[in-house]
Amino acid sequence: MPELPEVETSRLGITPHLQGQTIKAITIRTEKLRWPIPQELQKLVGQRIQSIRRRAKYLMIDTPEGTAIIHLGMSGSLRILDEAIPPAKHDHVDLVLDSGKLLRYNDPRKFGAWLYSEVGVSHDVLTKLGPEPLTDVFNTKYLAEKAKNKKAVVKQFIMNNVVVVGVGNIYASESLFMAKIHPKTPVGTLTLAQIERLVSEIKKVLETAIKQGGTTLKDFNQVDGKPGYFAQELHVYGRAGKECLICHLLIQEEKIGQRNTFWCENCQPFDL
DNA sequence: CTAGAGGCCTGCCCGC
DNA sequence: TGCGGGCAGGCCTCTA
Repeated sequence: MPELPEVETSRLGITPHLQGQTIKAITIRTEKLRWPIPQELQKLVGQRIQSIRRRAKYLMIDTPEGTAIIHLGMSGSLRILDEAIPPAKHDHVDLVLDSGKLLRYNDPRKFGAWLYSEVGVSHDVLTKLGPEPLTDVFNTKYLAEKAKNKKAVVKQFIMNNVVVVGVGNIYASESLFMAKIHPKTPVGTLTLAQIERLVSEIKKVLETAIKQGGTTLKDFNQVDGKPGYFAQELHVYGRAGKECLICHLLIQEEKIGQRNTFWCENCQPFDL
């Protein structure tokens, strides 16, 4: 479900409710999500929340003692609720706050994660990640260097977390459409101008999606329960067989690396 | 090293 | 109406 814009939307939504609060209790109702939920998380009880950060699609809740690391997987979501509201199905973790509210984590498919790291120590899941797409470190020069002599197709390349983080299946197809690049192009054959466009469009697509509160396809909701509005702006994702919004040719769909990929054969010519 | 497939889970949608 | 199959926004791990 959630890609970077959805995670960032969640971060912006929960931050005002969490910052400065003391954690009164942590309720864990499920032993294992993607990995077992560590008992060490209980060390955060009594700690004051200093900041809520995002790295790739991970959220980090920082306290002086340590950090809770949260990943939403495919179906995870976070809400702020009154403490008295009883948990529903798939409500796996609660962070109970001094304010009488709690942060509640729901995840039907359990592909998400809650992890813990001591203060000053980075968790294994974070150490191998590539640059953030919305920073200056992710630029034409960097991507051109990474792409040099590589045979990987560009769709899979930009979804590789070592190359750049936060570009998931929806925004990969959308960015390639906006950059007018065919998803199957081997990255080593991209021109510098194409790479420049790709970098620029990835940033633009993600930034726009964040402003719209993310993409709600089925069940993603913002922290307050409202949907995201970026779905209305999708040009190719989920539009197989429909007319391209630019040239009216029918949108193509095919699996690339086991993930559905959408493009317009006319706007994104495959020229080698 | 890389690419490709499998696996983790549940819910939902489709076709019979 | 019920049931089986296929599919889903992520990403780690194993194999060749």
